[in-house]
Amino acid sequence: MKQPNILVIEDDEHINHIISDVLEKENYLCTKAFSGSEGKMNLIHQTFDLIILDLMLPGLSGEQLMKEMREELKIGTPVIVLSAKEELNHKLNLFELGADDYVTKPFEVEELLARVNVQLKRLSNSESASQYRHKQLVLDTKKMSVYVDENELSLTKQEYKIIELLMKNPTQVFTKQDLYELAWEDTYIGEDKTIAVHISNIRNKIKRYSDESYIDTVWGIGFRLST
Amino acid sequence: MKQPNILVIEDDEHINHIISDVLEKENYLCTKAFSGSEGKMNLIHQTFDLIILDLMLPGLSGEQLMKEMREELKIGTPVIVLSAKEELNHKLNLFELGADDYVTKPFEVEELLARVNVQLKRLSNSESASQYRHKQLVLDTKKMSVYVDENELSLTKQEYKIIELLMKNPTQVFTKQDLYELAWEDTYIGEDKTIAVHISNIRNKIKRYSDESYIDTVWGIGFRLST
DNA sequence: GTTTTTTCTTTATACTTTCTTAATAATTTC
DNA sequence: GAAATTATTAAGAAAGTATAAAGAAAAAAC
Repeated sequence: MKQPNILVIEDDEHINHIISDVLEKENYLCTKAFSGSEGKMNLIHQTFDLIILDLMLPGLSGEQLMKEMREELKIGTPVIVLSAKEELNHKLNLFELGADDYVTKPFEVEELLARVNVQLKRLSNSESASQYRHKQLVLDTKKMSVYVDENELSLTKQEYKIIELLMKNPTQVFTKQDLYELAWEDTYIGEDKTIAVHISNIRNKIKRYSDESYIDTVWGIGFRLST
Repeated sequence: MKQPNILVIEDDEHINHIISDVLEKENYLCTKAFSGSEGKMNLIHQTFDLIILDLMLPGLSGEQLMKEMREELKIGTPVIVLSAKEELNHKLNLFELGADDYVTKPFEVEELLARVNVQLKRLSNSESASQYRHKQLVLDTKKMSVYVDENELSLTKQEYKIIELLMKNPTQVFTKQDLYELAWEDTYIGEDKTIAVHISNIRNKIKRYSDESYIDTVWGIGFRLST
């Protein structure tokens, strides 16, 4: 859901850039590390969704880093190992240390990308049970967050409750009274200015990330999610 | 863990037996299928932990079976695709259809076995971790301790329970009621000041060792681990 | 069993964010 | 074009949060 964060540990500057470029075109966020120790530092200070790890690294080797990552840092993040060595022993060893996939150089970037997608799909599968989607708009009830594509909107409680109602019931028109009573859990006493202000604020927050309109005004009646 | 159940779909009788033998030596249970349609039948009548699927099959092809399995039978079981075809297009296509790994013939059985283990480990791994890490923050459930890098925080019982909840469920927002009921194992009676004080104390203890913020306030709702 | 220490809860106060109100502008309907 | 409805903006009111410190409860030490 949220933009995945990938750490690319590869000392060959050219290859590192090629990989990062391809991944960034897919709208992934990349952090580049050019040595084992630099990669380790990144792992200590940040949390990633996936790690691409070359074996032949100056200083701290890929094997060593793999080992330290799993045993010392206790990081369970999926790792795709990259290596020029065809030797089976290395492969087996790395798999034992907890690598999730192994790609031998030279490789086609498309294949690497496909394997990256496989690893990331697993992540999103495990956390997407509570999501509602409408065009670019995503509601995650578990996280109590709303996204426009990858961008999280910082909504207030009432704003969230309104958009939750609309997204859980697309096509349905809500009168201001409906919205007030459902989102406020209170009785409506002819007070409708408040709703208008909230709707306006929500639209503004969405507008930051999308040109499309997501809340329609139904004249004389109320509001609903845009069709 | 119960004996994993693997379906091997491969028309070459010799290869099928080699694979099955290796897997059975590892104490895995194997079912052999020698055609796509036979494989499909097995999938309909039985549940497997992993599928090894050759592409070149008489009758129903591997690609077709892959597609039907995911789209029609709605089976999400991990699949390792086996193929003599080196062509990239096939690989990408298969990954798109939901393959989890791809091994090209000729392959060493040890590598296949390693990749099988990776897929199966995921199944058993899902719940058994005893350490969780988020940036510099480390939770060790066995030792009931929390560290910032190497520095152990001396947390009280309630403080520990709160941070444990947050770290085991990153991204999830906990209302004060959630936190109270889960960390105190008691019913919530509108008393929320207590939580605020604890959160404040935890933040203070973390602040001794790190400048970063680890607990976010979600206004009007509750708290969650910082992203 | 009492004292000491630690932890938890409550209270009080300062602070921040959000909600509502009200005034004004813009839009739609007739 | 006038009336009705909605949109937007800004400011004060209301509600929620942060933190320190004191009192209550629980745990540990003696």
